[in-house]
Amino acid sequence: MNTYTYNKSKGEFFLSQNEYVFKKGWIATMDNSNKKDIKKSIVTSVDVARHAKVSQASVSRAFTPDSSMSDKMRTKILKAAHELGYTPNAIARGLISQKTNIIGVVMDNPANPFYSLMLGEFTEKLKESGRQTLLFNAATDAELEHVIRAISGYRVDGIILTIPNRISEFNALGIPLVLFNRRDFDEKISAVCCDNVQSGRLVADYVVDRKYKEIAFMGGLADSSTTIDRRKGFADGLKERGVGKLTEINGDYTFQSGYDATRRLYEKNKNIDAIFCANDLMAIGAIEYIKFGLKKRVPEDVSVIGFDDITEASWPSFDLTTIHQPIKRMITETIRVLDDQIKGEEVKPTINYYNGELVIRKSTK
Amino acid sequence: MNTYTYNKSKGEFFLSQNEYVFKKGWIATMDNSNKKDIKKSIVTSVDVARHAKVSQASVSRAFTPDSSMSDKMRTKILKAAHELGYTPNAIARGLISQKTNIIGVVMDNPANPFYSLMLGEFTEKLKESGRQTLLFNAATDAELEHVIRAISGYRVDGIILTIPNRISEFNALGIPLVLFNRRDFDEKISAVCCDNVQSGRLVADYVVDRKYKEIAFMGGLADSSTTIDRRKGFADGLKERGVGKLTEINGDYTFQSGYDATRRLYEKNKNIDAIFCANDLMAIGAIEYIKFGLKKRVPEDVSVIGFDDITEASWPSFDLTTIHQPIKRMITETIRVLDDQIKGEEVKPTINYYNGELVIRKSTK
DNA sequence: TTGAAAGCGCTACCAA
DNA sequence: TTGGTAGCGCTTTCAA
Repeated sequence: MNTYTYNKSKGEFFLSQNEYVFKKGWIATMDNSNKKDIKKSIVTSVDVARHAKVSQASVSRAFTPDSSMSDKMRTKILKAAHELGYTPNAIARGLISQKTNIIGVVMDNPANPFYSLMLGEFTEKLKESGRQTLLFNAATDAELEHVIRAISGYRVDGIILTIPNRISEFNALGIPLVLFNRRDFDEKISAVCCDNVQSGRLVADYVVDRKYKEIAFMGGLADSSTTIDRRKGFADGLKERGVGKLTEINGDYTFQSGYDATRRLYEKNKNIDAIFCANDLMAIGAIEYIKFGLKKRVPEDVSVIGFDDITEASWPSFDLTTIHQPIKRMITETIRVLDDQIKGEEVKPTINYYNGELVIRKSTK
Repeated sequence: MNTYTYNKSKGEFFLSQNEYVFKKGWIATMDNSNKKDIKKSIVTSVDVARHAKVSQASVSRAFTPDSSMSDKMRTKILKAAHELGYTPNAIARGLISQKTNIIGVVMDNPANPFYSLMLGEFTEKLKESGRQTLLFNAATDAELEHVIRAISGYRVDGIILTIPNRISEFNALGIPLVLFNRRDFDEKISAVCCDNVQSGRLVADYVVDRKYKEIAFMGGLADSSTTIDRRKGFADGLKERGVGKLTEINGDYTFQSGYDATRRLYEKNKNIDAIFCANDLMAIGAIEYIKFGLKKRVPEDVSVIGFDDITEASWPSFDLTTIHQPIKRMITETIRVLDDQIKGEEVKPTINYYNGELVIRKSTK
């Protein structure tokens, strides 16, 4: 069943797949599969093989779906594995098969509810195909440097990027890569995102229909594709409908920045009666400043529109009119695109746009 | 520098650490380190060794901190590695060194802001010591079954659990384990959590001082340690101060459950004028129902107190009086306790309690 | 200080 | 269908 090698210098015998060392006298007991001999706390496939009296290769096969082996054999092995509490070592498996079943997810702001929702959904969805999420946070450039090395070191099967910086460096890793809720300006990298231009236009039409007089746009980080595209759709849409004037201000996608930017916005123009914010968190910040800082009413005095449709948007205190992103479909698509790349052939980069949908609530009149 | 083996059956030479196969005629070109020979897209330490004309073992050493080698050698190797774009394979490293530098984090509700904040902080903190976060979501028992197998398969160096179920099964894995914001009722497993009993008493004292008449407690999942302990501290504290009557209701820690539970609470007792909720999300749900469902005022008609001090708690619309958990210190401590276990010797399980702190805002009068 | 070689626990190939 | 065996890319002795 197994072959043994005699090591002269140590006066010991080795199992051919060298796991246990048997002093000469022990050989007789080996075929009894004496459990006392097994002292290692971590059970390997060799342990299971010995216990079930089969080859190690068969143990491996028993844990490989779709591998052909007799039912009797598989049953025997799984029983032995269960008795010893064996779980295949995914690290060793990853090394030999060049496939770790780990997907790296890179985020810059885990506190943003939109991204934490996304992260949960990704983890859930990846689990369905037996894969795990390795999480990386990176806000600063120095952190990104580190993340790039780390994610490459772990030989992840694919990367999902939700950050706007250094995208090309991630791409240079040669690892399957999809941008989520972002797009590469050169369109050289696959991306799945909401059609921000179309969504911006949707808001423009709505705002013009409602006959607001003084309109404002609050962007997030000025050079992020989401802000650029949402602004573009909004401004273009307004212009086409004959509205030329647009007051602009920028935040950084956080609640606090939305709150503060609203103050600055009203210093610029105190007659603003409608604000379109590049995300919900800033929109909620805006509502809070309008109510508690300016002591004005929403929507009677000012209408506020957000983007994302996070859970908090539907809380009664805000009841935020916003653009809903079809996040579940976007995530399914992201994983599909990633899997196409993982499967192999050179896939040409595509950007998949999903239409945003205007959800009208009570923050607009 | 390197030794070669001649394989008779194939008529080929092998490098001693068999990476490249050289047909007989190629040997002459090898010492020129002709880059054209290197066709593999993934660079290994053997590639770097050949490029720098050193042994593979030295390459490994060059990437091992604190290993002794000449500066000249290390410089040469790192330069070669840089030229080839080499990153050590963390999977192979993990296999041989039995240390993956991966910490598994298991959560049940990634949408809860308290846990997403926690996750971000953990990932950040672990990064400082060169470790990664492998994320697992598990709400149902079937999912937990899967998580236990997966987390064990990846041979994570340690596990941080934030879920209340099946704790002992995780412990049976024999992997360093710390509970965060939970405790094992048998106290057989190390845990780091807020002193929920003390915090509950803090709220009890506050509530009695403020002379509320009809007091309520809203728990989360009834058998979770957090709900049990927070309730105990609160109820005991009230009793000691001579308040015997306490109306109780349960949610499940979500916003919606807090909203709904408040309706049921007022069906039970329509004179409630103070509610202590087992977490902020339910407290915010309660405030929303009180304002928009009951059309009462907070805090004039009803005072609401939460637990966690999530970001949303300080938003002006809620301005929630709540118990602040020292989350950063708790996370640092969790990793320290985990590292003690990882370092080796049998550590006896300890539960580290951190005092909660009452943050008084405007949701109480 | 450096190099040779063993082997971590698996998968996959080949032979039986 | 089953078993033997060669590595995956590293770390870690041991020798030089």
